Formats: sequence, structure tokens, C-alpha cells
Amino acid sequence: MSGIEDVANLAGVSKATVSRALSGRGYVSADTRMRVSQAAASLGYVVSSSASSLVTGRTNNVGVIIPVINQWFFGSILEGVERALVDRGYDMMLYNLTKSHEERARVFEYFLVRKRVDAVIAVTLEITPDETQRLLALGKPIAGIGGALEGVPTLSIDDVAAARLATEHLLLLGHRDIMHVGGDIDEQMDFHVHSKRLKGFMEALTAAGVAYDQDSYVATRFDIPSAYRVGKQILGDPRRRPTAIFAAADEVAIGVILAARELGISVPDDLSVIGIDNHPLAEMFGLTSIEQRPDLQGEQVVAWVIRQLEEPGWSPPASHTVLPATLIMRSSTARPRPRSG
Amino acid sequence: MSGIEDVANLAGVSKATVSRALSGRGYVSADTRMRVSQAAASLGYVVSSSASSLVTGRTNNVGVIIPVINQWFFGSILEGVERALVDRGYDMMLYNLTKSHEERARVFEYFLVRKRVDAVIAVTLEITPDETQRLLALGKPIAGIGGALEGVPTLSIDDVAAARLATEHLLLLGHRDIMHVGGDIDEQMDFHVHSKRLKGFMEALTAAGVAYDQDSYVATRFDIPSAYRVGKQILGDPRRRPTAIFAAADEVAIGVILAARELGISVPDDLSVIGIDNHPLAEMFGLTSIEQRPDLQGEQVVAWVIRQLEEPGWSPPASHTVLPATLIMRSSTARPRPRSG
DNA sequence: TCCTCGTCTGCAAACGCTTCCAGAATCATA
DNA sequence: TATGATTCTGGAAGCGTTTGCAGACGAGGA
Repeated sequence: MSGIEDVANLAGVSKATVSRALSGRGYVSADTRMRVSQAAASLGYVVSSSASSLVTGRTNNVGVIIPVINQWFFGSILEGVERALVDRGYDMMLYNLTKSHEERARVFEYFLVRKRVDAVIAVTLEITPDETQRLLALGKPIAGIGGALEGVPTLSIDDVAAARLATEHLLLLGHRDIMHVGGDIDEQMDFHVHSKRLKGFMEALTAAGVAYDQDSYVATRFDIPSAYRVGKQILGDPRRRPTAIFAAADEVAIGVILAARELGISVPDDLSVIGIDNHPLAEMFGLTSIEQRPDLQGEQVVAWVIRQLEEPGWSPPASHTVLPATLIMRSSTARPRPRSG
Repeated sequence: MSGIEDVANLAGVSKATVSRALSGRGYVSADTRMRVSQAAASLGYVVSSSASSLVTGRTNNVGVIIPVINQWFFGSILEGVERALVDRGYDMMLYNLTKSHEERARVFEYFLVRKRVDAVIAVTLEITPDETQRLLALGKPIAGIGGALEGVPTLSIDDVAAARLATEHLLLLGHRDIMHVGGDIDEQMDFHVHSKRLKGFMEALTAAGVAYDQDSYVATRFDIPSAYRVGKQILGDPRRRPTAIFAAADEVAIGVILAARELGISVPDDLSVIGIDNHPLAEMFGLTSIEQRPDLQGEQVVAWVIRQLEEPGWSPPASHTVLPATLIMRSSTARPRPRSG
């Protein structure tokens, strides 16, 4: 475990010169630099990041807080964030904060704020104003993916608008009997994505003068098996069956499609289905969807925080940035079959 | 940004006492401890982990290298690893090393070895003996999920045995015309999982005296859409269609099942399908599978490295640990339909 | 009363770097 | 040749902790 001093001795220079040679900061002659590099290599020397951080005050480390890992949306964000960070020479510290506020506080105190990270990226996590303040007071940039956050640059699609767009697509095709299979309003994660998508759904119906009642909305978890079960229930009852379903996520839409197939209900002839995400499985199911790109969202927030770190004075958008969400038409939506009765 | 000295002044004690009071090491009177805690809290003081690491030599940080994030198997490992680490008070540094050896070396040099982590967990990554040596020389425990690795405790199911088990299940049901849809031998990741599963398949057939040829094996990527396309090809040609398919992973099996459904081929009446993993989607597809629990695998390797760090002298299993993989029977496999001609 | 032992606290020396400062060497220019 | 600018190098201070050591104190045993 050799230190900088060993390298200095071997190369016949001072510690200061070794530091400069290896870090590339300040003047060092080409010859010296070469000797130092060789000495370092032959000793297997690697700089101690703790020591270096201690004096520079920078860790080259970014903390990422995410509520779920094993789901396409979140996994994609993670991939985008990781790629962008490593490309810029930063390490990523990952915290999977699921629910409990207790756990949350613990991570915040013991890990994030411990001067272990230079910046924080919060994915779908409503940081409290207090937490925000503490981070900013420590000079640590923050950015978030998800809804607007006081004093934090954030980024997401407009969930209300996306839901409206999806619903409008169904309306435009001529559907009037539309149901929304979405997330449980009571169990939602931060930023109220579930109620926003429900809201967009209702707005679109209202604007089109189409009535809806509480039966127009059914809750499910955002995974294929749960949505499949819900779909079986809805579609299994002919009196309840709508001509179109707006699913709050593609996993939900796919579950519904599988349920329909099992019940011999043809999509899109008997039932149109639209989702949100443009999940990798959407294409093979011919699923019409609203596209968003979580990987690019991840890259974007990384760009924000890193630029803030490296370019003093630069500031990211002061508030929430809305990303475009575009309709991708496939074969799961069509005009409703003319009513036979 | 207050330091330990400010806390010391405010509490009217020395820096040493503050350190002891806050870390819980050494003697501190209850009264003093209280005063120090309050002083620290009122100043919003948090210990600098760089400074602390510098003197203790420990970072409380574990590096995790993983080739893929957004896939069930890997995502589950990640969840298990993260949970286990945070529970023990460690942070997780995530590196998503996809393929290039160049990138690999870079991460190894610039990040992992930089004294930034106390230990390394390699998921499905063949660390070279040289890399292993360097880490061990630095006193950093390593553990891996995946095949055996010289000098590294590793953990995985026995891929050959699991494939044999799956194939034997089909044979036992009476199938003789069995096909293997597996990973591409030429494009496989580390540890040759693809060829191992193919090997187990062939071993089982040979042991049962069932002949196979090169048409008995078809390659696909391990995702549902790719397997679906391959399934359509295989099953679309009646002359090629086997009575049973052993899929190297549940995603593949599901793709095949979806292809069969689309072609009007009944599972299991016309075609039995078995996979490996017991993926969350397996149940709703009635998929017979071989279960493995990547989350628990993640927890296990964490237990190994952390125990090594905290209990000097303790050593994990010196070599590769084989995990049980059990058959879970569902409705996708059955006796072959009696031959009609 | 004296000694020992356990508890509590402070001093000061690390830990391994980076960087400010000053001085030496080199080079171009006047 | 003198002058200044530029390039190169070393000494030393300091980053914010932890911890070994030693001293102080009170309690309990001989």
C-alpha cells in the first residue's frame, strides 16, 4: 500500500510534483511526468480518494435516490444516469428508498449529507424543503426526475397532458365508453402520478362531453400480472365491458390485453387499449402508447448537476421542465365496432 | 459548514471527546454525550467521511459491478445487494459494466481500486486473476455471483444441472422431440451460461438415449420479443415443431408461449414449455420453471464481504458455492399428445 | 491512608493528499 | 548582457478527523 511519498522517492522528486504530474494540474516537464508515471505504475500506486477529497472538498461522487429498481421505467433511468455519470468521471452511489419515512431520514442523515457526495439526484422522490435546504446549504446541487419541487430543477412528462392525449386518441376514434385502469390513488408514490393520470383522463372526457362515473376507473398495481387480474374482472363481465381502456402504464395495458385475449375479446376489434411509456414490450403487443424516454431523462438530470459542479455560476432551469410525450400509434386501438344493439 | 472544532467549542469539550461521543467509541459520560449531540445537532454538523476514512482507512463503501440493470435477474440482485448493504450501514457504489474490456479496465483503475471502496461484488463478471490479485493485495474482499473464480468466493445455481433438471422433466413426461431455445453461444456473457444450459440439455437427452442434432437448438436473446420472433419461426413450420421446448430463461419461455398462442398451438396440449428463473411473470403464464432467487444471492454475497470486513480472520467459502434450483411445476408442461400418425 | 482500577477527558500526532508561495532554471526579447 | 516572462520544482501548511497516551478523578479494597 504505497503512498505518494514512495512514488516521489522512487522518481526522485517531491510529493508536490508527483501530485501535479499525476493529476495533470500545474506545470510539470514532460520528462518528469514520465518518470513519475512509471514510478507510480511500478509501485501500483493509486491516489487515495479520501485524502484527495479531504483537501479538495470534492468527492466525484453523486448520490442517486430511487424508489424502485426492478421496473422498466426506473431501471432505464438508472442506466441513463449511470452511463452519464461514468462518462464524466463520476461515481454513482445508489440508494433504493422504498417507502418508510424513517428509512428516508436515515439515509439522508447518515449517507447523503455525510459529505460523501457532490450532488444528489432524486428520482420520483419528494424531497422536503428542509432536506433541500440542507443540501443547498452544503453547496450540493440537486436535481429530480418527477414532479415540481421547490428550489430544485426537475423534469418529467406532463402526466395530466399525457393522460389527456391518450384519452383523446380514444375519443377521436369514436369511443364513448372508456375506462381507465390506473394506479391506486391511495397507494401512490410521490408526486401523485396516479391521480394526475386519472385527472387527465377525466379532463379529456369532460371536454368531449362524455360522462363518467366511479365505475370508469379501476385501480391496479403497475405490473402485468396485477393488471391481468383486474382486466379479467372488468372484461369478464359483459355489462361492465367498455369499448376502450386507457391504461396508466404499458405494463397495465399489456396485462389487460392478455386478459382480453384469454377471454376471446379481440383487440382492437372488440376493445381498444392504449398505455403510457412505450415499454420495450409495447411493440410486440402492437400496443398504442405515449412514449417517454426515462434513460434520456436520467442523462439530462446528470448533465444539470455536473454542469453546476464544474461550471461555477451556471444554473439549471429554475423550475420544472416538461418533456414532450408523443403518441405512438400501433394496432391496439381502432374505431369501435358499430353498436349492434 | 461547521467542523468538529465548532461542535467542541459549543459543547465546551475537546475535538477528541466530540469524536468519541458521536462515534460511540471509547468512554464518554452520559452528560457529555448529550451536550455534544445537542451541539452537533444545533450546528447541523455532520462528520466528513473523507477525513474519517483517511484516518481509519475504511470507506464504508462497497463497489458493485453488474453487466445489466434493466432485467429481472440483475435488477433483483441489485435490490438484494442494496438492501443488505444499507441494513449494515454501508453505501453501494454501482458500476454498470457492459462489455468493452477497455471500459472495464478504466473502471477498475480509476474507480474501484482508488481506495474508494472497502470491498467489491462482481455480478456475472469474470474478474481476471490479475485484477483479483490487486484487490486482495489492497486488502479488499471480493465476492461474485456467477461461475467459479480463482481465489474468489462465488455463488450461483449449477447451470448444467438446472438445464438437465428441466430437460429431464420433459423427458419424464414422455417427450422425445425436444428443442432448446437458448442464448447465443457466440455472444454470451461471462461464465458461459449459455453453453452450460445447452450442455445440460444435451446431457439429459444423451442419458435418456434420445438423439439430437443441430436443429435441436436455436439461439435467441434473453428477452420476450426476441424469443417471440424465434418462437414464431420454429413453431410456424409444422415439420420443425417439437412437442416440447426447454427455454434457457423464463423470458424466452414466455416469448415462445406467446408465439404458440398466436399460432393457435395449445400449451401444454400441443407443446410443453419449461423455463428457468421463476420470473414474476411465470405464474400468470402457468409456466413450469426452475426457481432461483437472485435477490437472496445478492444478500448472500453481501454477507460474505461484510463479515470479512468486520470479523477479522473469518473467511467465506474458499471456492464456488452451488445453490439449489428447484422445479416448480405449473401448467405449461404435460405429457405429449399421443401421436396421431 | 494508600493503591488500584475503571471512567472520563484533552493533547497532539498521524492519515495522504493538494496547493500556495517562493525560488531556480530556461527562454525570448530588448 | 540585462530584463522580464514563462516553466518547473520543492517546502510547508492545512484539509477534518481518529486514536494512543497520559493525566485527573472518584470509588472500592486492603
